[in-house]
Amino acid sequence: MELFVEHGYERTTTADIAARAGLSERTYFRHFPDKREVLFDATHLLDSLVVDGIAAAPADVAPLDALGGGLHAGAVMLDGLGDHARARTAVIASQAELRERELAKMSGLVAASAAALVQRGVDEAPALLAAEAGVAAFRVAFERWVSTPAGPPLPDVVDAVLAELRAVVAPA
Amino acid sequence: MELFVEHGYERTTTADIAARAGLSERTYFRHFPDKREVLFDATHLLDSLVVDGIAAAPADVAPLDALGGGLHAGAVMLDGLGDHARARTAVIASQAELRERELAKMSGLVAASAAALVQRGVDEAPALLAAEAGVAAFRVAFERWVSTPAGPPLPDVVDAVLAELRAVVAPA
DNA sequence: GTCTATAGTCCGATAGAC
DNA sequence: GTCTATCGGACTATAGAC
Repeated sequence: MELFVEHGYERTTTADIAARAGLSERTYFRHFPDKREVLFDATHLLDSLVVDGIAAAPADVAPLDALGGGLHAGAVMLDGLGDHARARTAVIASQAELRERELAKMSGLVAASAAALVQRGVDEAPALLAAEAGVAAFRVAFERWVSTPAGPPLPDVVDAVLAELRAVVAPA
Repeated sequence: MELFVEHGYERTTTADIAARAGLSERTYFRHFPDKREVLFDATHLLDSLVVDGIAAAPADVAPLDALGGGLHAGAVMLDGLGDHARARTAVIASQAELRERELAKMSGLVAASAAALVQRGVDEAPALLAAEAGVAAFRVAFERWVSTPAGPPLPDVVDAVLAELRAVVAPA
């Protein structure tokens, strides 16, 4: 992150990163499959929080509500990271290949969330749709939170955006 | 596509592709910014169909219904491509970097759809949420259609999945 | 750790179309 | 005369094979 913030992502080579860590470039690629992944290594933590939150919901809770609880838990964690999360987001936004990887990670969160809903007894089709819609709302909420540093905390934004989602998707 | 199907994507070099087209590798990169993009060059056609479909909806139609009309129009086109669309999807599914690019293109469709909804007078926040949810449903429908070659045509699947989305996101 | 292939950029040169 | 398409060569970084 120091190198990326100081010189920019694309002008930082994998050799630079390895040198800063006191390692050889080859060893860098032993820890990370490619250059981008160093920025996404911790995303599995978010996945775990969301999945655990889904599993912790009472049995009679609707799929999107169970997911909402998991996303809320993930939002609490990200909100705690504060400026670090915003700095990381700025680096990712600066480069198309990083934005692509970010989308792939969100897709992984969708899959993990859907699986956790299926685990609760939800059928696969509605589980996948609830996961897609819920994570999309989470992504929208995160963007809104990042762009308003003086605004409300992320968990509140997530809850609000989920409510907006329900309103706009509501059957006529 | 011939080279990708015959030898696989990663064992086909940009030099191979250029040679098959009777061009130099350098000229390949004049037409496409990177190796993957050759598989996604036509995606703007889908964007146009969806955007035009949104614009063509009557003024009193709800955001997600307007988007549904656009997605339906796009689905008619893709359904017509039939086996070619399925072959292309198989190539993309075979490689992580291609799946990432596909997600990026879908993200572009979300942005274009949201802009078309705003053009209709919808506020930005609900426009973005409707676009995210609707395109997610479209993606789910496409996957279902690809995996069931003997199943119903894509436009029908899209309509069905959009209805499923409404049911699972419906306010309690 | 070494060695190598591939992707992708930069520079410049050429030639036909309008 | 400008625009667009082509090609060639040298170069770097990423990434994989061994």
